[in-house]
Amino acid sequence: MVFKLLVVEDDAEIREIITDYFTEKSNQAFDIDFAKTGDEGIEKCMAKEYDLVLLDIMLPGIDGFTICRELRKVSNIPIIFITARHSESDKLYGYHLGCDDYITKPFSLAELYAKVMALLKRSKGMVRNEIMTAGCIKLDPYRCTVFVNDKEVALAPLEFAILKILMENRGKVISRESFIIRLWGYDFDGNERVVDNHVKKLRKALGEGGKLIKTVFKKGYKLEVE
Amino acid sequence: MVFKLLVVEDDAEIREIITDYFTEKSNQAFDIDFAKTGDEGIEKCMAKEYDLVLLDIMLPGIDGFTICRELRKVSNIPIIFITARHSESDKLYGYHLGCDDYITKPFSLAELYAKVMALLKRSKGMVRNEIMTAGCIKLDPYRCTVFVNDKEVALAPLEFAILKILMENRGKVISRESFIIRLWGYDFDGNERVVDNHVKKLRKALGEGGKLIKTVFKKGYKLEVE
DNA sequence: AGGGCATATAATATAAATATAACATATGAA
DNA sequence: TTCATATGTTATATTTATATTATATGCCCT
Repeated sequence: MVFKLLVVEDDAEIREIITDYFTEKSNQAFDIDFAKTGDEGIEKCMAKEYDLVLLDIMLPGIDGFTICRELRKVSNIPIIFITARHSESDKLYGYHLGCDDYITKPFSLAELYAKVMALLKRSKGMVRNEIMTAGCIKLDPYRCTVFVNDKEVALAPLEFAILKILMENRGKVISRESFIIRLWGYDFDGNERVVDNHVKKLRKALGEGGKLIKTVFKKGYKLEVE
Repeated sequence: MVFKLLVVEDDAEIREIITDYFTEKSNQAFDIDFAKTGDEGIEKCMAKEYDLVLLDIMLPGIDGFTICRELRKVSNIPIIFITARHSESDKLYGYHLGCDDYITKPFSLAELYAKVMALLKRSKGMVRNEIMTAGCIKLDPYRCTVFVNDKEVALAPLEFAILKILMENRGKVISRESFIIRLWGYDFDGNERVVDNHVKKLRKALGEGGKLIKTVFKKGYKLEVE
């Protein structure tokens, strides 16, 4: 699922860091468009083809408040103000005009991202995106799916769990004992070979991606990342 | 329209100022209930009768983060954290657990009120009125009707409820336990197979659309939609 | 290079989860 | 009440995952 985002912001640097951060963090799940002036902003907003708008207030031409007010006459697209204005009255005015949230500069990209995801989830009934990536492998714990080179592969529950542990600890060696404790519990008294077997199946199922799982002699397994 | 609000907060003064402000500002449009400890909070949340929860983090007993996590397993009720913890990592953790917004003490009552109203508008709009779509399936929660390829299909009430949960959480895997808590309540002590049975009937009733309901082995069910 | 231990592999057996169907009970409308 | 529909239970079939074992291969150290 790709989300269409409109960033109405005259500061080129801010546009750039948002694009970079969102693109990387989401694994290209955002299609980001820009408007550099208020006039361009209102025009693009009215096209009504975006899933969410990030709106600066002080802009060349029409200001962000006005854009929000006009937009709310014809649409209830999610709107987050992102602005240097800290005063409470500005925030309240923003909410009064029907925005969904408000973040002040300088802001944390991680926080902005979290706000966007929370709002998208609420407005679209859509999923927050916490896809993990390692090389050609992608894992979505929310949907319990795995992709290698963007092609879905089916994994058994234990294989999925093993891969998830490896991806949560990219580069780190995980011992067989550690896998067993995490997945079978302390009281498991079976054969340690069981881990090998599942790793083998996991590698096979991952195809090319399986090569990223490295055996570390006498230590365990790790997920190699570049 | 009266909104039912739950305030989970151990500080009596804060509970009081919130109540006074919200009651006056909204002309008694809020029916406000309280929980003074984490344990009371989680119990009341699970009753599933509120429109929104304001959640303090540091509480006697179970903490707010835990309440949020548990709650999100069975509900997507709007949650706003309201806490003295300012750190970015706390905020991000809150969003990670699925909260909708976050406000730090000391906070402006007007701003909290604005956030609550914005969120209620968003969540009510979505759940109550909008037709949900997933592939060839359309569900109108307001009219309680379901269409597959624009042809209406008749569903039993439980089948409808199951489909609605799946569509509200498109893509997300929902466990049998989660279905049971949502639909039968946490004190249900019958057989888990009951979910399978209703899913089976639901799939059959949906015909072609039934194929979108995927079994995730050892995890539950999800609605597949790309 | 070769012995000894570690790991990979494959085949098989076991166990577990899920689908299904038939039945029993409850609920609600006519 | 009676009928129809919805729901819950249970037993069984089917599918799938998992564990065990035996054997082959590979790695590392002297």
